[in-house]
Amino acid sequence: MPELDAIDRKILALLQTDSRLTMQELADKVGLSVSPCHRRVKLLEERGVITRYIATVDQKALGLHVSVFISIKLARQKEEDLNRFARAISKWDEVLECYLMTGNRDYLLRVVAADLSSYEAFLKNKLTRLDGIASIESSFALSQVKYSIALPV
Amino acid sequence: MPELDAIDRKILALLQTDSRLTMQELADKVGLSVSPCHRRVKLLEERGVITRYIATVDQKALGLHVSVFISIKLARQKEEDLNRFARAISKWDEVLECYLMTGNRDYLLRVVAADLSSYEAFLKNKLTRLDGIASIESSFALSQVKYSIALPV
DNA sequence: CGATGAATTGGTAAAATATCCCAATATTGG
DNA sequence: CCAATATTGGGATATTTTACCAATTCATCG
Repeated sequence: MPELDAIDRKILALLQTDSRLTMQELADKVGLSVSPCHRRVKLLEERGVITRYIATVDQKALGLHVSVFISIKLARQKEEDLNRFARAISKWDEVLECYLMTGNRDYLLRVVAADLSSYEAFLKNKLTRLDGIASIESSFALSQVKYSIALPV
Repeated sequence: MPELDAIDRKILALLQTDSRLTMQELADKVGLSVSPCHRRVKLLEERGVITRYIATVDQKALGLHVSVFISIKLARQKEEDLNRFARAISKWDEVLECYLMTGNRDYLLRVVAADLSSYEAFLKNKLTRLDGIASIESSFALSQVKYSIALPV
């Protein structure tokens, strides 16, 4: 796996901000002509450094006014229990992020919902119906101060 | 602000997954021809429903092996204190997410770093140097079970 | 230093795609 | 049922991506 040089990193920084740049614009910004710039981007895709291209959507515009962080402890932490939990979580579109954590909780989830009652529905119909959950604790976000997808390069 | 109909929502769901679909492919999938599909996408952009187009990058490929959630309490919670904190946080690339929270902490941050020592450097050189912070508590993520940018439509 | 080979670059042309215009169709309100 | 409005579909044009090949740069070794 060849290292990423300064130009690769600049390409990544730019595409993480705006993937609709044309190859010409991107090439100008990184100081290359179109051909080598294009080849670098393709290589970054093939190597799995660039994983996908997506559109981002405004949460408010979709009417998703509630963001919740949920701390979860499982009754047991055997691999089988963890896998079962991970599989269930992954199916649900409301769960945007889920992390296996150190410390006194097992999982931390970020969930979005239209309002409190639909969040309640998510809890009642989905999360609390899972087996093997010892405790659930919800923390509500009042506002999103920062949300970025761009990893530091 | 006109409502989003079923086709709009399908377009959003698809573009949140893959923004490199051609208009022809997108049109086929939503059951329209290219022209109206294209016009709908442009309208979604103009209305601010689609906010941007970006490339996503593999965290491991960049060598960012550490993900941390940080709970922060401020000494005071006046608007001015909150704004000052928000401005500082927003400048730092390591901070991918920051939420103002209900409950016993004021902020929840998600931070990425290459390793523990660079996380330590972030704490020492940046976060702990901010005025007005009453407490900082780090929780480490062992693994990312799910990470999605696609909001449910 | 200079020569050799490998890797990277840049220009050009062809193919694919986005974008715009206008006529045709469908939808809404009276 | 009709008129007015909004939405759709097709085709022409402009833009962009992509592939190819020669030229340049870079690193290595004698």
